[in-house]
Amino acid sequence: MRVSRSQAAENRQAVIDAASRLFRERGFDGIGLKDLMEAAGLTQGAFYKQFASKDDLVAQASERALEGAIQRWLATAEANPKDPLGAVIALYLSMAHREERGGGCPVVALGADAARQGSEVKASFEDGIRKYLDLIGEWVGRPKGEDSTDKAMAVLSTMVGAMVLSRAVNNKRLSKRFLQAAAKSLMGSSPGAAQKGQLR
Amino acid sequence: MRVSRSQAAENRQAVIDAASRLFRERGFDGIGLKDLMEAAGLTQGAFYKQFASKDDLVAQASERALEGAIQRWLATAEANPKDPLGAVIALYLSMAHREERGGGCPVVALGADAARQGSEVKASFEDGIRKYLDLIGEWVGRPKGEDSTDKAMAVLSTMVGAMVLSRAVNNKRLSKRFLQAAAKSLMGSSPGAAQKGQLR
DNA sequence: ATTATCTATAGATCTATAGATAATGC
DNA sequence: ATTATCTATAGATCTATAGATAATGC
Repeated sequence: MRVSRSQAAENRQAVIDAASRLFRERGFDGIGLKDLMEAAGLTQGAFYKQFASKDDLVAQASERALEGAIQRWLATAEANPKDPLGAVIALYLSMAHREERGGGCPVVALGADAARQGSEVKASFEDGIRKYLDLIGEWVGRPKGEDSTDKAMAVLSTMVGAMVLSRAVNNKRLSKRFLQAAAKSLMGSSPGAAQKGQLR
Repeated sequence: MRVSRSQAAENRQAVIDAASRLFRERGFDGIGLKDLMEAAGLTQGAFYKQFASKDDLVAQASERALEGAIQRWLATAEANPKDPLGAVIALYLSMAHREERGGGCPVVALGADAARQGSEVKASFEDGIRKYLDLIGEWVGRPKGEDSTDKAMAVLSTMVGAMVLSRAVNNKRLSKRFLQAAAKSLMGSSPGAAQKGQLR
């Protein structure tokens, strides 16, 4: 029943990937190791040869989820060199993102859960959040008389909050309006944007 | 062992109050009925005469938590009639709020959890969120050329997101800076504010 | 010989229910 | 007579560990 080292490494990655998705869908406490391991094609018994504890997996899956999100931001930016921030904001504040909890922003899906965890998990989030800020900070350019990190923090806050709110309500129109209102308020933030006037 | 009707009603309220705090501290899945009932001074067996299920309590405790938050906003506004929005924002975007998860904003502590729940829980959140919006909408007055509900949505998004981010990181300075950056970006929003120039 | 995975299980905890008890409310 | 609460428990699930197995890697 033993597998090769590289197969074991692949299995390990599969567990982290499954966890990064399932934690976002159900919360850290919303899914057990048995279901997580089965989602990765293994049985529960194999878990502790790969991870020290569930908390260990929580930290690693958080890190993975943040990395994935940042990669998606980078890909979106590269595809839209004239207005990277506008493109990322449009992707982020979309109903598609609202519906896709398992593959969406980990700060929205797990930020409150992370606040209840130990410093290891928060370190994963802090790293990812700093990278978010660095990217936005680049994209907002040099706002006049403003610190670009402060500006980036305000922009990210609006994005995260709008998605949390959008997901917490039943009414689809209200959900959508939160995303649109946030997008509108962020319109001035990307210098590359062809100023489109009011969205309406 | 039976108690009077009014005592039973009080007990019921005590359970909802304890749950509204403990759910915010630990998440809906982070605390069991035994601990919840003990926090209210009862034993687990009494639970199902008062509530249909844990989900039922989750919905009612969410409603209670939102009501409490809105009451606090109203009290803050009354104490600061010249700039109610500025006062609420200052209270909300404070490190004290960051540290006080159990008594803080339920949207921050449980919004992501609510997104994973059924429509009853989301209805509690939607009601509370609409009340938040009504209050902010009044306080922002009539922003020029802008819809006041859209404006309120953007303001609330920034507040909620900043607190989620502030709580998800280890570094206190970073936490604080998120709150300050969000407050700064919202400075123009309250018409009653004595324009204080840059905070710096 | 080592070890990644499997099956099986320990011990704790979770939600929910059953039956006993004793005070309320008619 | 009704019923709010209590103790006790059923049955499921949770994290973590133990021991067997069979393929790897020296």
